[in-house]
Amino acid sequence: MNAFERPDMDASSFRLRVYQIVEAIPVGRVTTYGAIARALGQPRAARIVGGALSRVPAHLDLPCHRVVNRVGYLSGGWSFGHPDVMKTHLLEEAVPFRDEWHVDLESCFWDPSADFDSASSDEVDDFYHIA
DNA sequence: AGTTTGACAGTAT
DNA sequence: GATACTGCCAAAC
Repeated sequence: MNAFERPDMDASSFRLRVYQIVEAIPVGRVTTYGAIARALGQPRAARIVGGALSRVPAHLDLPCHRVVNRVGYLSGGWSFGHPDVMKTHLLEEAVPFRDEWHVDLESCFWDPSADFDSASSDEVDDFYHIA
């Protein structure tokens, strides 16, 4: 299911491109608002990414819990009612945490631009030893 | 059509 | 590190 195929949405909107990337985030990995913005060629639009994720159409069923801010904090958790909900999802995917509310970006960060450019997904998966 | 608003990020302290 | 302050820009009002 690709967000661009939704007939009920405006394919020219920035939001839609954000959704396309979010759906591509591998299980057990996370990315940041800024990384997504850079992958879209707009390094300054990190806030827009957050704005887009705050109103994701429910039917798209995106893994939006895999998006954290640049220090690994679960800033989006409050939209789930409480960050603890988001944390639970991540723990189920074996995403490593540094402390109560920060994921360990060093080991599970996923760069959208790297995947969308040249790097073959096989090489990336091998590098991170994805099962 | 002008203003306000963020699930952010960079810099400075 | 942790705050505080400032730029950012599409969207919602």
